[in-house]
Amino acid sequence: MKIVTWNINGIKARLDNLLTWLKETDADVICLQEIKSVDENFPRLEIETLGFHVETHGQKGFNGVAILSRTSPDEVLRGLPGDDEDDHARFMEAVFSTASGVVRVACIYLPNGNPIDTPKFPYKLAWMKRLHIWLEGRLALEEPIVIAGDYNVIPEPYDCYNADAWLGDALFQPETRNAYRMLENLGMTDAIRAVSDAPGLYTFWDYQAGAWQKNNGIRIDHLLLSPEAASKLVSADIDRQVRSWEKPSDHVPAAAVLAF
DNA sequence: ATGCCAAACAGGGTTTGA
Repeated sequence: MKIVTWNINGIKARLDNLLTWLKETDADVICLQEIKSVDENFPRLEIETLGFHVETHGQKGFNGVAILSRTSPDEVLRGLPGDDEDDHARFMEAVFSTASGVVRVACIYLPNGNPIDTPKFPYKLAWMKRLHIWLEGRLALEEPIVIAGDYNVIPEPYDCYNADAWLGDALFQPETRNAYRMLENLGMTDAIRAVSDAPGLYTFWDYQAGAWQKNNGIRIDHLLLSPEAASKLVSADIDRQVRSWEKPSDHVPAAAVLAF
């Protein structure tokens, strides 16, 4: 089973790219972020025609997540628990049955958190704490779990082209990196880092200042695997060539293959 | 250091993003 995360930066603007990519891919589950669409306007028919089941959790204008899958999920849940005041559409989870048991896939769009001297940064850290608490509860089920998404976290200095440029940024703050490490400390495995410790494994390049041409990227889209999922990890990779397409998202797909 | 780029909403300029 191949599970992919991809921040598409607008489903309406990216539909042609997504359909082209879906026609070529062997992915089984695709977690999308920043669909920037309400559920009613999501182009589900075009995607269903290609053989995918579609589940969305959108809102007007920004944020929004979706899970596309070859098979229908047994269960879908929307929204990250822990704050009834939080109306951002940033989290959904789906449970799939396979021949060798269930797998739970969470699709997350973790808050950016910039600038750090505004309420956006504490919102990010609080969201990460809520994710941590949610995960503790799910881990008790001892299921294979994959948390796939745009984490807006640069885990380590070699996950960016120039670490000095990210000092003071919410994506690279010590508190941010620590919260990510705390998820790993619960027993989660970063799928990309489980297969390679190479530098330059980026998933995002800014639209500005020729970042793509200079390979001035960062690795912020991740797949964290519970122990039961990590034991089934076969491979993981980043589909970076998509960034060179016409009218691309600023993020590219990252994937993990599990032996289900 | 940041809005140089991009998308949404709306129908111009603001908000958001990383």
